[in-house]
Amino acid sequence: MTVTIKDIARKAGVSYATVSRALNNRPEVSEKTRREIQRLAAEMGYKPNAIARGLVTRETLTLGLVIPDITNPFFPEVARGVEEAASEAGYSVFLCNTNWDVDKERTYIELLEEKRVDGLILASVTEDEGYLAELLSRKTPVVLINRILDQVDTNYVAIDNVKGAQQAVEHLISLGHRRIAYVGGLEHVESTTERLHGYRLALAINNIPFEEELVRYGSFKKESGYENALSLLSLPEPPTAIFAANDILALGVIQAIKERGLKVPENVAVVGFDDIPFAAYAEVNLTTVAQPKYTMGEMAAKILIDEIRKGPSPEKKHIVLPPTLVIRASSGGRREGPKNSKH
Amino acid sequence: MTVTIKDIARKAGVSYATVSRALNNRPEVSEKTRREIQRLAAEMGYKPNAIARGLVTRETLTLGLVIPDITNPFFPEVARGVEEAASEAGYSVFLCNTNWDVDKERTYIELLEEKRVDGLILASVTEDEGYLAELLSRKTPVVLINRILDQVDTNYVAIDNVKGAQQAVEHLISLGHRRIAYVGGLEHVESTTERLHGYRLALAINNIPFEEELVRYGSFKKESGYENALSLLSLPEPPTAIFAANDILALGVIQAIKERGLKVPENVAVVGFDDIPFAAYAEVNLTTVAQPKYTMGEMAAKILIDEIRKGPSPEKKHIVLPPTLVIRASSGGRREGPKNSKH
DNA sequence: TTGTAGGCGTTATCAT
DNA sequence: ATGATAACGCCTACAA
Repeated sequence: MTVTIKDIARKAGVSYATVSRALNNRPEVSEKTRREIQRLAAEMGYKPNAIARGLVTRETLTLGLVIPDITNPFFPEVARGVEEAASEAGYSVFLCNTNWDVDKERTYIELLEEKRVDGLILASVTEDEGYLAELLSRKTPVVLINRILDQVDTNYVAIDNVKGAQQAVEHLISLGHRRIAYVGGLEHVESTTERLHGYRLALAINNIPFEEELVRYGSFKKESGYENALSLLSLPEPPTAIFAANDILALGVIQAIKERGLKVPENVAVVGFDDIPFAAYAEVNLTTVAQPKYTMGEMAAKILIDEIRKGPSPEKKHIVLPPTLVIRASSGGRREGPKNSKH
Repeated sequence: MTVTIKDIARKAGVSYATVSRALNNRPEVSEKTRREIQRLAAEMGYKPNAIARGLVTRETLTLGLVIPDITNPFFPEVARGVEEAASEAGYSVFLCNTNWDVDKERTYIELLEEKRVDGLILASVTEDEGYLAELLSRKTPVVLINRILDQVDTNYVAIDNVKGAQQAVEHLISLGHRRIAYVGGLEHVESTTERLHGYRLALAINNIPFEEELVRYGSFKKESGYENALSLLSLPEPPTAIFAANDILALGVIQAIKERGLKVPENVAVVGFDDIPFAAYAEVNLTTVAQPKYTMGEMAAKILIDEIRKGPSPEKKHIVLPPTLVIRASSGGRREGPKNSKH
């Protein structure tokens, strides 16, 4: 039913090797037969079978992208970067959403390997470095996003979380805050822990004592930011500023503050992380640490495809992108007002 | 290098047919050899090759999902619905983002067919119904999202755009507005045209004359909403309310209104469409027409997988989901205030 | 320039 | 219960 190169060969009166060559635009075919065959192929509605091709060429021109939460606007931007760079190079991408579930993450990775993707881009949330190390020892090239391993060398594209967080907190300190809380996400995920580092660093440098009770964990969902903020505001001595590990959390934090009848930033200043598109909206106006999301995805894909094409290299690529503090109204810093927010 | 069933067969001293049977848990294998083979497979780090399997079984357990804009929070929700339903049924999904580009859409569809996906879910933006009709006549099952064709019968999951838009506009009318503008997206895309229908219907029913100058088109991006709103506000007789074809546009509209020094909803009321998560935020508080996004994706996947498994059916599935008007502050209707917004 | 034939890793259909 | 062996659709030496 579906037409194959054999069908074309029969109709054209040539061997199917010739058809294969003609269709792949190989030089060793006469211009005349090439044209004839391509005409026939089009006419017969031939569509190459990438599965069959993949079996023999041992490449699928397919990448796997594993992310934890497509619902968080950070990841679609990254995914777009990956996809456009991939597509430009002739690759498709399997998009897998793990919902922050490490088991699902693992299942997906194994599945992608069974599907013989040519490479893998992971925004991993697993704590099991042993698993990742083992994975990296396999033959499928991998690029990690926002994840740096201690034990193993690997390709990664990341942001300088420590510096970003430090800048955010120092900004708050420079505005006079000394009682600053940190609302993290999942406790053991790098974006929580590294940003905590930066937070502590900023405090230390400015001789502000670190207080355990001002640090909270949860998920990376808005609800978690909301609840942790409520709890922080109920402290005998509540914080005057809150730094959230990402913008979604920050939005939850702001909601909690407002529901308590308090104002942002007059009563409580807020800073987030990521600079998702909605942070810039006049109604939100969130001071935040911007990540070059699209670029991160784009670079990850390019590095991956490069490794796929050139084969494994002893030196892995390490990209650490600089964060950018974007000051808007929510922190009370006035460098950028609503009128200047990009739209 | 990579271990195949032949390697296992050699080591186990059986034919590779037996290995295949054992690994697939076929009944015609003795319990003993099955166990032994599975042990060996695990020990040798065997990983089935889905490409090879796909070549012979003629199914890839893979779906293609084509959407125009992963950056619009509407689509990640849909994608999550598709992905979870697919994953539960053992399918993976290729996520393709067309950036509202019809050529890219077409290229992706062809590519997905070459990759032999078992089925296709399309949120298509092409005006070329002929192409879609031809596509639907091929053997790959297809489900359309928010797209209904005149000429051809096909599976689809959609929302009642006309009714949704009508409700939105009637809500504005009931609040006393009579000069209501419509900010559409791409002019020929169904979500623009159908919602325009609903808009006109509501006007007609209420004996409000339709005025061409109050209808604008552009893209589905925030910038487009922003610019069209600016232009509308510059009319000699500007509208007192604006209905936008989606929430992203509505956010742009709100920004324009505020930058003009006007207030929402006191000076200009705004209603959107989709109910993206950010619409519910206290700071935005957008009245909008909610679509069951996750459900739409989920149903599309289930319908598709059903057709894949049962083979083509003469009766296609038509699902039209009901829209829900969610009244928040931006329209000036007071049914739901910020305090009640979900978080 | 073109044809022949082997093989990619599986599953499936015969026998045995 | 197990073993040969032929597909699946394509690419690619090697031969002609």
